[in-house]
Amino acid sequence: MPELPEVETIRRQLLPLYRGETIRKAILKTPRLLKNASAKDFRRSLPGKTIEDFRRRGKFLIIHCGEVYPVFHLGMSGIFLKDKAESRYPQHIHLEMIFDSGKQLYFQDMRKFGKIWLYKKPPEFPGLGVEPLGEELSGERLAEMLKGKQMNIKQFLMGQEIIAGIGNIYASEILFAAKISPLRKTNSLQPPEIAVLHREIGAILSAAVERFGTTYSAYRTVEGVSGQNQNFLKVYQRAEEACYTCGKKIRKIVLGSRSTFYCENCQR
DNA sequence: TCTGACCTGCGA
DNA sequence: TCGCAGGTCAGA
Repeated sequence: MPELPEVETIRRQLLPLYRGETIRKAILKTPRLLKNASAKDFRRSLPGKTIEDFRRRGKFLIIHCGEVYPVFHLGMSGIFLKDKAESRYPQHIHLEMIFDSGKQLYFQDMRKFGKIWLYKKPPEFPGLGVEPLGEELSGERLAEMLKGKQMNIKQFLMGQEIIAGIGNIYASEILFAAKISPLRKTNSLQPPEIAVLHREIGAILSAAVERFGTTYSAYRTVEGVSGQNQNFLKVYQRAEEACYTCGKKIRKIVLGSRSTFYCENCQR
């Protein structure tokens, strides 16, 4: 599932539900998802801690609770659910958190590509690129970053060490909106194209956040419902269908071993 | 830079 | 039965 809009949706939903909640028990059912601590450490560190905040950095979700900071990467199929009854794959629930109030929180990940870390201070994510929403990524900054690279623009957008949070769906959608072919090299983009690209990165991601993300299979919000953004996609998963702008067929190619969708006529 | 590996479920 | 899927990482 989870690119920036899905992780941000989850963060926004968890915040009002769990801020101020004190953890009674944290049951880690699949210890190998935990990357930098022992299961024992995890089990012992969390009880008694009160959740203060949920933050996001790129595709990472960080829980602030006292001096402990569990960090989650949701991989391809990780989701959080507040109600076990909403789980379609209860056998793939890897973490259960039970709170003093009786509330519960479940981390489910069918494909087990998700990862969990446990930090004793706020994690810093060295090597992670700029946040695409907000002030950090200005048009000038984007132009500078593009100039210094020689790669396909789609792979540039998906590089987490360059811009943090864009994945395969939104890279295709952003490039369609900006009318730029995914095959273009970064250093071939002209200033007007860069300005449009900058605008569309913000517009596409923000709109997807407003629509609670894109659901194709596993992704659900914390409430267990699908996102809405799949109803607004222009090219992703629309191979051989007519482009909404020009009517020509949407093409599917493989780029960096990932499916890539675009309109040859509209995107140059 | 590219490929395969990590996993499981689903649809053709 | 096979290929594919929203992500990342190691190794060639």
